Amino acid sequence: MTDTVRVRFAPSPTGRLHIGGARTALFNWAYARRHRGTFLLRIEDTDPERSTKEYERAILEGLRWLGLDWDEGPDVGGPYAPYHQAQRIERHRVAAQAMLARGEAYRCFCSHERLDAMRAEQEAEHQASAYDKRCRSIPQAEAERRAAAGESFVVRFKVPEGKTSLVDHVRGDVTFENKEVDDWIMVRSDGNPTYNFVVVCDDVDMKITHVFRGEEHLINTPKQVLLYKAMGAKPPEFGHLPLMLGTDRKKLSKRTGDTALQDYQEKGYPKDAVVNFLCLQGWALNGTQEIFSLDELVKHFDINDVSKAGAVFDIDKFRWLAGEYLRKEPIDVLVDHCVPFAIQAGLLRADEVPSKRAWLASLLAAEKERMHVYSNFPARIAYLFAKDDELPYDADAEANAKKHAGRVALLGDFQAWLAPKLAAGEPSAALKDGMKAWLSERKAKMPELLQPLRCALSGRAGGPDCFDMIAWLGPERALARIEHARRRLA
RNA sequence: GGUCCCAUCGUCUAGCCCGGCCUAGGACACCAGGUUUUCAUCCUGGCGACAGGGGUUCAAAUCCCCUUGGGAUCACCA
Repeated sequence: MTDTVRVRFAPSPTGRLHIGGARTALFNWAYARRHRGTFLLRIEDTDPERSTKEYERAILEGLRWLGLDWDEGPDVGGPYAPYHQAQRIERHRVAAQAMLARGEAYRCFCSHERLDAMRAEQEAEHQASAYDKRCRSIPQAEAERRAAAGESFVVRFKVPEGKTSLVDHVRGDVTFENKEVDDWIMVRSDGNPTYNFVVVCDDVDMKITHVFRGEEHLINTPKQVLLYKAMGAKPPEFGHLPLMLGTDRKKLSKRTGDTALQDYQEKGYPKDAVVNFLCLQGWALNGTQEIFSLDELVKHFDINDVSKAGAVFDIDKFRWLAGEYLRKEPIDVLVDHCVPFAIQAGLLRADEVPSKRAWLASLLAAEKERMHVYSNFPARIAYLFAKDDELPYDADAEANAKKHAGRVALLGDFQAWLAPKLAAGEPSAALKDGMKAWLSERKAKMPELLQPLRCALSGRAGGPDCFDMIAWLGPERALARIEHARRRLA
């Protein structure tokens, strides 16, 4: 056949999609698209205890959310179906039998007790724990007899002499001494094959040409390369991606932050920001352009340019990037993205959204400057929903207001000036101009009025333009808040 | 501890493969100014790194070696 690129992402549905897994998927996908190859998805559900359909569905949804699509997979099918590993188990059994028959593997009857004792001893002597190969010497006929008699056994891979090298596109080629590679278990005593075995069987069957995965798999790779050879198959090329690290510089874990893609989705990170950020962890477009699209990734992605060193998950940069993307969204789209969070916070009911859409758009147009993620929205606008006489005043807002000695009188005069204009429906821009003229007539500076006013309207030290807030509140509530402030700021 | 991997600003990185253009570039964060009614956005500036030591070379962040430091992994889990 041809040497068309075929890459895969093979998640295990035993939990939510890890953010590092999402990046692995992204890089595999980008590589396939860049080389006009095939990207496929395979579900590694061979652990029936922990695998669930719910996780599987969530993982697929997560990938779709990011904008990744696959040419072959569990839901779309393909020429190498099935794409659920558990459904391929017969093939694995056949392959294991063939290996046994060819003498590339052997039955091991050692008990857990013996293995545990051996491990303990090796550990005490500061050696790597590895099987001592005792059962290698059992003649095949005897092994078959004992197996037939019902004796429990596992199938181990017979690691040959020599050394094993692999082509790694991110690290440069890596070599291992075979004597350091354990005679690992291919098939468990219950007859089920193990990961290192099935992953190779399936990759061979699915004609995978390149395997890009996390660095934690690097040490497994010689086992797999040796297996390819024993099966008479050509090993794929590899690329072991740098780990994503927590602030403790260890493999990203829940201890130092959110690890699931879904966590960021639920927190309202724009998905394009997530993709962009994931790209930046271990790869760079050109070293100067930080913000770029999936298209640009595909256009420029090169596995050889992926960094070797682990990348600390930089949440500050992620937040910044999220804000950049959020601000670029068309306002209608932004409303759709933010409204669910306002509903969830109890600020709005879903049924009143259509009638308030223009109002919400106006809020967002002003507030987006202060937001990074969609979930910031409710906290930004909560003051609008407070009772006018119970609006909480932040300490710094109140302090700013109270810096001005004439605040109560000025607020009163302003209220009297404002009320008729509001009643007449004067637009915000005109009110603002009028206010400036009014203030200069009385030889008052803007902050003298606006700081107390801001506190009166929002209870906060910072925020949008005061006249925007008046418009959002409406004449009645705005004036009520000023009225209350004259008492509360006295 | 064995094996394997890694090492440029606090963080993400460009440069390294194909030594000179590097008085090491960009971004986030931080600090200082400017803009703003305030906050934010935005603009300007600042701080800030080639882990250490040996080589090779006219010349090393770039090549080689050692040391140190960090990480991954050592399951009948994937």
